[in-house]
Amino acid sequence: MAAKGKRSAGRIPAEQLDTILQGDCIETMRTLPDASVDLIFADPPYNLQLGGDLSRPDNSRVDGVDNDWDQFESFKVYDEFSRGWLTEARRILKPDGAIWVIGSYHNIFRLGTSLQDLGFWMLNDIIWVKTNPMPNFRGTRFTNAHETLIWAARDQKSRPTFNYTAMKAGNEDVQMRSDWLFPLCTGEERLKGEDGKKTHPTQKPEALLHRILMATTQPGDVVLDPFFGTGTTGAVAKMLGRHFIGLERDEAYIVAATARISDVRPVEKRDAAPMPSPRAAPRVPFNQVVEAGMVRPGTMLYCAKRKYAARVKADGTLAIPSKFGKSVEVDQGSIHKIGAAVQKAQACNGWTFWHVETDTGLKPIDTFREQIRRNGK
Amino acid sequence: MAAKGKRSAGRIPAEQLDTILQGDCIETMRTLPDASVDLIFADPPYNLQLGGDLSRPDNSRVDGVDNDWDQFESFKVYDEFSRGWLTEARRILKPDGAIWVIGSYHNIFRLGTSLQDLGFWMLNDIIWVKTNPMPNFRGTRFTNAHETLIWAARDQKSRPTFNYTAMKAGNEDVQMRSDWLFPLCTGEERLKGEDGKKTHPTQKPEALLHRILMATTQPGDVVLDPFFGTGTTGAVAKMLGRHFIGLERDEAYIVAATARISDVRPVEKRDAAPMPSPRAAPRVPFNQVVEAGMVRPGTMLYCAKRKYAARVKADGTLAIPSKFGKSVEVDQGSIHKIGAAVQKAQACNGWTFWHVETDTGLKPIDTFREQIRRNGK
DNA sequence: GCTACGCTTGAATCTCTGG
DNA sequence: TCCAGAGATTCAAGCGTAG
Repeated sequence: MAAKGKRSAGRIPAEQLDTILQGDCIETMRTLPDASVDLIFADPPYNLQLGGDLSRPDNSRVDGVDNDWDQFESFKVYDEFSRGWLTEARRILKPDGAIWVIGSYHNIFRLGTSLQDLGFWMLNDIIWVKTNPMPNFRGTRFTNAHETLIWAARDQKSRPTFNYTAMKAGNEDVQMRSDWLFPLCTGEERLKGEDGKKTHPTQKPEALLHRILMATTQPGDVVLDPFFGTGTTGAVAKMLGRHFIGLERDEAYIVAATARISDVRPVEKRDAAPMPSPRAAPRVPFNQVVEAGMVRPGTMLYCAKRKYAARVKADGTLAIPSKFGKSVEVDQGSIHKIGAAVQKAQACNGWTFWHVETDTGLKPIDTFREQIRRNGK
Repeated sequence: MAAKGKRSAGRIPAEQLDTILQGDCIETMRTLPDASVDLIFADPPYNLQLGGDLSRPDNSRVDGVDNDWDQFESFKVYDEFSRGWLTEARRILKPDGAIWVIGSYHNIFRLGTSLQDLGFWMLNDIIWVKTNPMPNFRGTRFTNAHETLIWAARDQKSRPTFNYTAMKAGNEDVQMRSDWLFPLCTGEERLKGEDGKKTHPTQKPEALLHRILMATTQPGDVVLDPFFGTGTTGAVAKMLGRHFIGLERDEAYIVAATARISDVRPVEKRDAAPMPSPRAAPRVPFNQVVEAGMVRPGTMLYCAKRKYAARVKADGTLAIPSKFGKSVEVDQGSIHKIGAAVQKAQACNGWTFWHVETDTGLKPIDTFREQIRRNGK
């Protein structure tokens, strides 16, 4: 199960949880154990002119990064840097772990290619549509009004956390889409120094991290941010009852992030958990419903439109009455099999397909299962 | 000024203008002269990697893209293919020429990387936000509701055409942004065979090409589409008074495209159809209110008469406190579902039903939604 | 002629568990 | 590692038909 590598699957030492580790990103990641982190959120630098943000995987500093650099050569260096930290990121992730990466057209295509080349499995690309983007002052292009995020699993076999039910319920009962609308981080939320200047050039809005963490983590999960900056990931993680580890080189950012996070008041545990999914509920076979006496053997079941009917047997299977059954192959089986058979469909969820007759009309048999789950009966 | 290569800068022979050349994309491009084309629009294979069949919840089958032309052995093979046609594309482009490429997360990152590596200069990435995307039927991911386009100049020194003023004037006098809202190509516009099946699995909407050609070409420009398919590029180019050259391998597509384009009537003079305008009022879900920090998780909501109450959770759902919840079946869900549940009603508008406590009394949560719509915040 | 309702469809990397 | 079976899962539009 553990990732390949010298270190075996492990846990982040408790004293490192919810802290910021100072140092070079790749170097510090090397000190973390294999398969120890549930989620990574990364907002990597891409301005090559900053230079100081770049180091090669072998830790040699990249110097001479300036305007005269050949474009292709600078892409090559950027890719080496990306593959360096992404390789460590993948090692540190648990088998079912996942990563979020954010960028703009300057770097996101290179990041996406590196992710795929290293074996990450793309789940979605997400567009953060900005409600208040900076205009294009020179009038030579379209207003750059979005950034792109990539959500990718550690590998194709990973089964990453996705709180589908919670996302849908919080989104007017329709599926959450890949286009997300958020304003830029401005106003009170934007950290500023004593001089009134913004502390970090690319501080991300907490709303963005809120959605990411609610959608793809569980309370108590460990979230690593290798480019911690002023700690938006840590602040939101703390608020939502997730653990964080921040990696950051710049002391000034660490000071600002530490102060910021210490001010965060976590929400109560019960409010931090995503709405449970039906998939997570314990399995209840239909014969348990029959055994509990909730549906008596011999009862007739009907589909919602009363087009099809079946009879409940004492063992929890269904039988098709002969007048309905002439044309179908299967005439006895599970609620699912018989539901599929009468419709001549590939598959069928018998729990929602079949109903019992009541005084107030048809009632799906799923209500009995819910009752059993609720009462432990 | 001319591009490097054996052939010198030239013109497309008049007899090839506004025609479809049948054959392999790269081989056919090799026959075209250097520096002869103003714009390229390319919708290359996406290299989707589909598993088995996919069915909708109603058991109907999804007609996926399983064509041979979309199959590639590996990323390496796909990249070689991409670099092959992009190299020719760059040679054919005039010095101030530009290219548009469209793709999804399966291929767009690789295309973007290849573009950059070959010396194209990125101008914008553009998001086609779909108003009516196909849902995620298994509930495993975010609805894939967009595709990405890259607009890139031949090189950094190019001065590509951009009709900034026209774009702004057609967009209610604000700059055109990088997020574009269009529906899928369906209905009458979608080409279908005699059997009623779609002629091409990935026909693009004319509105998309309309905007691209109006924004980045002049009347009389030559537009090359190396993956012509059923000829959307040609149809829109003809309508808008631009020349096109289509490259296509499949005879059936050529037949369909030829018939389609011959039916197109060019617009009179410079009358451009009005641009589709942005969506009037975007949907604002309740979780966006929570993410924005306007309602903190744990906050109690009340109905106008304080008869019912519910607690806000971090995912934007509501939970019913146990003293209220004994008699109802649902105990967590959307603002609408829980509003209906407490009243034992069929449906409920949670936005107007639920209120927060303020110094001045109860305030409906709808006011937060209005605030987001007004300020984007 | 109009409305209501049902059926169809769209570039999709679309399950999980136990034997 | 593979297979079988349980069981979870959809949104917006266009079009045709019934009333």
